[in-house]
Amino acid sequence: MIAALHPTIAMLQSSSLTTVVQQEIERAILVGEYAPGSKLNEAVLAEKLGVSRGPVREAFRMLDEAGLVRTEKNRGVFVRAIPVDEALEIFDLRAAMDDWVGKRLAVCITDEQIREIKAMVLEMEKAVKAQDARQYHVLNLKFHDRMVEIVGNRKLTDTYRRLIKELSLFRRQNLADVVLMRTFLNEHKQIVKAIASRDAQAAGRAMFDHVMQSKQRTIDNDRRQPSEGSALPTTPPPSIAR
Amino acid sequence: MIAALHPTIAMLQSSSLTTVVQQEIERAILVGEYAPGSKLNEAVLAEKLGVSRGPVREAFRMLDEAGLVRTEKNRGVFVRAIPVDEALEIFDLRAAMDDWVGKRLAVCITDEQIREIKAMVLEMEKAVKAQDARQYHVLNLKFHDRMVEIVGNRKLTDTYRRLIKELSLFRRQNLADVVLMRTFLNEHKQIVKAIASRDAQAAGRAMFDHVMQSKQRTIDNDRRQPSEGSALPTTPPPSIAR
DNA sequence: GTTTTGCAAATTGTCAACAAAATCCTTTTG
DNA sequence: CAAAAGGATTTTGTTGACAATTTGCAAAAC
Repeated sequence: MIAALHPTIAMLQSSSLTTVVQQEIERAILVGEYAPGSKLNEAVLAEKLGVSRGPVREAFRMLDEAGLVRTEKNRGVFVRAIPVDEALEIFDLRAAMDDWVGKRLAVCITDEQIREIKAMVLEMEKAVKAQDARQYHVLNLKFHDRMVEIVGNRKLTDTYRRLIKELSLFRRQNLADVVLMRTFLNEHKQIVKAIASRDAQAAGRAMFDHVMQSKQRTIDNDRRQPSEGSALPTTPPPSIAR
Repeated sequence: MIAALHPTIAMLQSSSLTTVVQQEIERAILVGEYAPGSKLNEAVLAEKLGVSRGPVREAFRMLDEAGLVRTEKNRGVFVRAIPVDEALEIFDLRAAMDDWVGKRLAVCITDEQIREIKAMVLEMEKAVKAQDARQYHVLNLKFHDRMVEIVGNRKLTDTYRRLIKELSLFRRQNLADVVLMRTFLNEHKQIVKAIASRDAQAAGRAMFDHVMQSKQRTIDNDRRQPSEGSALPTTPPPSIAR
């Protein structure tokens, strides 16, 4: 018989050592404690976390499937390093998804939720004025995540978050300068405006273009500081067709 | 002690036991050898595959992350049973992705590849005329998978395949009757036509609508044979807005 | 007759030891 | 001096054993 569970009890019931280890390693990876490409040693991690190697190995398999690490047989697991071309692919896919997110939101978002995301844009505006790129970055992630969440499609949310996690492994998250932050902020305002006016086509286009802008910035950035594996064409890509 | 060896395992010591076990269990699940909701016993599987429980557990973690099984602490892992509402969510997300696939294909597909997918439609036509629903189903999966593949975005391909796998866990894929097969076949022809004419908007719309038709069929089917967890609204949904 | 209680069996969670492979370092050889 | 060979060391892959939890079942209580 299932009664209303005490929160602590529920915690202990759901979390095994493996899941705790998985979450901790994932956190460390996403926060940059382990750089992309670096090797994760089973024994060292096991000792650091105070468990045996079994749970660590199971956590590795989860992280591998999630795309955060890669496993080489008999050689170990490594934090994945997302090459530029793969990052660009993620941007494209994300743009297609956000296109749909915009269209859906224009139809189904509540007035209360519109106020909510408007408030988020205001927060970002503050960060821009304070030239706090770090804070802007955090708010930006939350803004997009929240909009995806509001659509109310769990598969979409899962998939989107998965892509964002992988994208965060793409070299160092180059923080935008003030000029760029202003540009993106304006695009955010346009997105919210289109959604609030219930114009599905405009909302979709605004979100699509916004992601494509981020993609373009990534390309420009890579041209300036090319990484080893960046074999991007030198001719500028054609217009961004939605 | 190692009992009866599974043939593939003895041969392929090259790839790790975990991956072989994972692939074997995944195959068995997707082919329906283990029904959705059924329990997977570690010890039994380990013995059947001729390995110890360690690799089986690691494979479980991978399958869990892939969404094919669900793990209950101290109770075991179960083949996931996708409820109707989740299946419908997957259809929506897939429609959004295929919308984009259509648009991209209209732009980037080669003439050779157009011939290729036209040939696939012809194959399906044969299957319809032979009233071979099983064969039609296989070809249908291949047709859509191939189009996604042609877009050439690996992230898209991975994500798409992940969704399709999950969708295959949605009860038994009830095979379409001849009337429905004909309808879908016509839609396929329209899709190919739009792509071949390089009309991005039309191609996107054709693919979007096609997936939404599949979704609608799923809804109708569920109304006829409601499953336990199907709490769908009785009022028909509004028009399918792209 | 139904519910509760208390064991026994089965199953999962975790660990430590062993086997196999890769890496590192010294030594040898050209 | 460079390169190859060989062995010691480290690290991963796999296993069997033990602990903790759940489940099944039968007896007792109401």
